[in-house]
Amino acid sequence: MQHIYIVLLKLPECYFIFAAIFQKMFNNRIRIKEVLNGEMINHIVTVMGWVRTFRNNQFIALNDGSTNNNLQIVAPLGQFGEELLKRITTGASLKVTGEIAPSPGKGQKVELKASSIEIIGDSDPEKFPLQPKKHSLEFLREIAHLRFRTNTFGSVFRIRHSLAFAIHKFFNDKGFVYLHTPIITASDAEGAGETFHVTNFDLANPSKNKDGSINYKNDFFGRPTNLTVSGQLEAELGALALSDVYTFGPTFRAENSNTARHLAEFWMIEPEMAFYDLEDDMNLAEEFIKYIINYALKNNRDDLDFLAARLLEEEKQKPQNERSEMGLIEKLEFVVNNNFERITYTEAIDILKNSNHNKKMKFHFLIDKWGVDLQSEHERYLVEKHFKKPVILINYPKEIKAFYMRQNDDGKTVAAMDILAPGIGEIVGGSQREERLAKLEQRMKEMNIPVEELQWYLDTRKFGTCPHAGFGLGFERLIQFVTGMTNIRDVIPFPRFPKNADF
RNA sequence: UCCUCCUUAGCUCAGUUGGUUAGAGCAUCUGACUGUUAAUCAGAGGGUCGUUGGUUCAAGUCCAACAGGGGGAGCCA
Repeated sequence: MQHIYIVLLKLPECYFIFAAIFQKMFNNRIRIKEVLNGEMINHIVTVMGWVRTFRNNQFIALNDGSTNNNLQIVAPLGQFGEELLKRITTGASLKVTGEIAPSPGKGQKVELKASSIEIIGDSDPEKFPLQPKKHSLEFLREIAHLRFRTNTFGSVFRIRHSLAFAIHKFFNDKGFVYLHTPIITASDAEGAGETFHVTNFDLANPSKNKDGSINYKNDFFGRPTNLTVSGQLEAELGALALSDVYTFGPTFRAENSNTARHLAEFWMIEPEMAFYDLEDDMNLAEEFIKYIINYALKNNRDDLDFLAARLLEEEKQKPQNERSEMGLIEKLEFVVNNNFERITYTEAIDILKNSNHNKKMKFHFLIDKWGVDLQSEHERYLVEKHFKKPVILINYPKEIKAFYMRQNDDGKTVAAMDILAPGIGEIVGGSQREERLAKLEQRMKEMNIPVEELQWYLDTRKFGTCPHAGFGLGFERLIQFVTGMTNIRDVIPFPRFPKNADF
């Protein structure tokens, strides 16, 4: 190694730097999580990470993102020079080698007695914005590039990763095919929301027709295009050949939604299954949610415990009646261990109409007749007050649902299902799809959906159509539910929302 | 987009009926101490009070517009 080092010294400067770093990294760096979990007493190890605090001029709390628990590095007094010690500041990155020993202190079982400390990257303490103290989530959102260095966001993003992995594992183990549906699409036929336009026109000088309108024939795709609002229609095409497919990718909505539950760019999971009816669809969705939550409980217990404690602390600030009845872990275990309540839209309306809440006019929107769409206050009442568990609502009036949902025999409702979760609201929206061509075309005409533009979609109903169903699940809302984070902007690394596309 | 509240030091906040030099805790810096656990103790530095305009002898404080943020609603996942 030394030999290589000398040879590379003779090369141009850039190569030298590259080689020097490379040499440093060829070692037995051990993740702090492993050091803290393993039986490593008396072992000489090398760790690398970022300084959280430096106490008493000899105790460094080092974190490398593998866990929220820091490794205590002991720099024995007199062993290291003043120059070096002054550079051990909050945020600096270090390489430390030394022996693992039982800790005489109370905060940790083991500690690392440093024999060498190397500053890899300095962190100016006057400018580094993170301090060893509580920061507001709003402040951290403004420094989203650095918030990964905090315990809360470390936990959130380790869990986000874990859930994403669990999703693929769940579907893979069931024989589903992961289908990549396009991000750029040519139609907003589903009507799921406002879209972002995609063009390579010079916006100051786009190609125009004689009448002054935009001439999309000269645009990149030769037609108007936008970012996808859903991969469902394409997923259906896959399902009617591969049987069971799922998509998992980014989705875009240009709605001016300013809430703690909406993003302009979010990730959605959309399974689509051939030879499934609504009942099968519900069963899969419920099994899926339970599986994912269970996976987190088993594999992210430390991070969940941390977030549970954080949530408890946060709720202490609230008045008694606004606090949740269950702690985070308790809530997750409850969801895993109990069946979701399944009721029809019609039953839900009856429950709401006869509720004391409705009679005492406590709802902003009173429930007076069948056919109205449920407001979030109604959904919350059903989930949080009436049933106190996740609720699956089925068979909605066809007027308030999308064109592709299968019409029920009553002529009034469609085979739709929404799963409502406590604290989040609608987390899953799904349905059995209309597989009967005539019924589908008739419904499209009633709802002014351009039939010609969707011939490719209708072809699946012309050639070997079959009952099928699917659902969509907002990934960030799932993460919110699992982590207890109240603002959706805090469960995606770099949130996109109106007037904000920083980083 | 609507309703509502907020914007004062790096962070979290206080600032009375408009009135002299705008405060605290934490962080930072300097020194002391040295088995600490958000270390402790002493001292110091740090502010165009979100922006613009207005009312007034006088504005952090009152009014208006704009910007940003929180909570709620709509749209939805």
